Amino acid sequence: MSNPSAEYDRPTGDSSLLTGLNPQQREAVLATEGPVLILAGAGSGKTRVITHRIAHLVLDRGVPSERLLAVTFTNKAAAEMKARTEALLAGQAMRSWISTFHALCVRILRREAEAAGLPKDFVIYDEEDQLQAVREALRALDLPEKVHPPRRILARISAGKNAGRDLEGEADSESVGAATLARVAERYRQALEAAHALDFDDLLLRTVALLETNEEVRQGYRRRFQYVLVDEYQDTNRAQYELIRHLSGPRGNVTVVGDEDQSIYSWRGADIRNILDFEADFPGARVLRLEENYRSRPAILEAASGLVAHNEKRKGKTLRAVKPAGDPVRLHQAGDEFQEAAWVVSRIAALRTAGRAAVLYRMNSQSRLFEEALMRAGLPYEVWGGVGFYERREVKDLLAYLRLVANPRDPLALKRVLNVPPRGIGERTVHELERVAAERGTSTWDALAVVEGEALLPARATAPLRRFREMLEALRMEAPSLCLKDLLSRVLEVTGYSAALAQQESHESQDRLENLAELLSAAADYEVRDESPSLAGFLDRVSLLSDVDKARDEAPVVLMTLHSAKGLEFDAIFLVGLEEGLMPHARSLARGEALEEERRLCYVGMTRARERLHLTWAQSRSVFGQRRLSEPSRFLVEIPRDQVEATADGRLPVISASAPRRRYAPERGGTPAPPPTPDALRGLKPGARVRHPLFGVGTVLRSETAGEELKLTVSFPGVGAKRLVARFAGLELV
DNA sequence: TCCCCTGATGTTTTT
DNA sequence: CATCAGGGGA
Repeated sequence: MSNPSAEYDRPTGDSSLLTGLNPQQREAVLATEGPVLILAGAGSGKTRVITHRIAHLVLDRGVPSERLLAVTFTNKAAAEMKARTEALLAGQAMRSWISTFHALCVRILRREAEAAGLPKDFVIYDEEDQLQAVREALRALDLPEKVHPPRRILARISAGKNAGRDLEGEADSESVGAATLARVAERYRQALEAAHALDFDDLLLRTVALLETNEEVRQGYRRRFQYVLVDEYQDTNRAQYELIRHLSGPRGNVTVVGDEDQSIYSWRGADIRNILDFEADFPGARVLRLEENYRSRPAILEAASGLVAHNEKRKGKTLRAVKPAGDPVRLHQAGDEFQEAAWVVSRIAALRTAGRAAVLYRMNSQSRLFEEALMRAGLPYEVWGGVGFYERREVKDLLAYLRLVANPRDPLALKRVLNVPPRGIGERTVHELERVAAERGTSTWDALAVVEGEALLPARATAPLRRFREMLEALRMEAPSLCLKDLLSRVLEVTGYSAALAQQESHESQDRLENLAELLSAAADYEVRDESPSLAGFLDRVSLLSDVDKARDEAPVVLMTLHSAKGLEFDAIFLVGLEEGLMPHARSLARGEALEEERRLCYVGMTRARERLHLTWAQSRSVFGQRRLSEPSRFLVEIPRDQVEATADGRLPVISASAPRRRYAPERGGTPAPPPTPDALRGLKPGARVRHPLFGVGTVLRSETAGEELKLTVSFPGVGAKRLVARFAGLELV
């Protein structure tokens, strides 16, 4: 077979697309044929190269845009790539598929549902749904959650799937643990099958299986996608690798872009070998490097490169800073985590006019301190990730109703909202429904009609069931004639959901109503933007969306985990909590590979900075509610110090630049244990006014004593009622 | 059936 | 310390 792209070959000419690119970038744009690995260092203009390549193929080489496929990891990256490509194409219709791996798979599976052996109406289970399914599997097998934590089970099921292992086949394995796991995995698989559900892993695996087994489908997509491009290749897992291989074919034009130093998702099955072995996997591959860094000041780059040089598993590269020298890297040693937050916030306040800042931490739970400090300082900020919008209870409730409208046989959705808001359907009734469903091999939804029809329960229990079923059937009848937004508000009305919330009048229910309103506008927005909007399409989209994608990108200060920061850049970066056990995380200390990944994570964080990089650690920190002394991260020792300026809170010593190996011995007597309940608060009566360090001045609604503990319910204007333990809350009498 | 309280339990990172 | 699943009372 000759090169399929030859038909589009045209004289390249002097394209304006190539001006303004450096020679390495230009080469990467022009190298369109055959397998190509682009090793793109942080800040080397990777997205620019990708978008220019696409535009070059379309404009200069005459390739129809629908012949191109570009795959990324996040919706945000996909959206940016799409927008920038469209801008370069200047009005020409852009019909390439530019999407995330998961969205690509959903698209293929929806189109080819029949060939893939999938029900047309399959739904996507998110992590909460998955956990629920695991819990039910455990219950069905009579395995206590205490012995088998659902989270860990799920992680192992997922790891098994991603590694291509067949857990169910291991049922007779010698290890009892493995056998049990296999039984749970099998139950889990059955549950998802019965629910017409696919989890995130399934989306990839089923697509791979489809392409593997169905010649016709595979050839169809290969013909369609003559140029395949993969971003963040270092984070692909085995299934994603296979997907790419199937789509591009043995001699396809496949270009992968990545940076082994930024591989940070091995815990989710990403295999760094994919990028390290690319040349072996794709014979004849060209390897191009982008090593000029346009993003960061030299001091930042030097510190980051010096750190990652301690890794052994890398191809190695030398990043050159293009920008002239700027500020040195700041390293700050704080007394405790509160002082750390205070220092960061004071620096942010001082730098306010100097662009956007991001605070990056290892785990989401670290965000709170910084939120509180920023709030106190009156600085606007946004938290990306964490407890996501789409994970909120009310949002998931409403989405569950929508899922039921799309497919009433979705058992998790049904169970979730059957009695939400409370309508007199209790535990016993649910049990009976599930029993009937299991006995007759039907869905819970079909069991509704059976239980009613055969009067298996007293009328008192049957009546609410009938009302629920009729309500949902009516909604399903109505749905096709409504736009999405109207459907949502109709659901809220008919189910009594908004009425139940409105009745409560608490701040909390206000917040919930606002979230629901936001979901409504998200639906309206989707309907306007999508080419062929549908309920199923909306549900797919929502399942694949993360909070970082949704962020409005407006706040001058953003808070997020290091993982979420991948692919982003900010004028100022605050990389916080650089302590042994936190960063690197305690769970990575034992394994060298894991430690290297932590180092890469740190590297990713550092290289997000354009102008200023701040590294902080706290000498003592409260862990598990207990104050502990901490040691500075080994990464701080590994970072070359010649362009680092170190400071510390108060008279505390600074880690010495001249003796970097020295273990730092912290001073005794960190912050004392929490104070006893102040006597002044003991006699508090409802109506008294108190000041809370975070919520401000509020009124005591209730005061109760539980043993030695004094608990107060205090109403704060704009915040709502909070229950506080006086000993910890740091309240002052006003 | 609902609601409140409680005791236990848990903290990595997420498409 | 915060959430949450599970138990007991109204």
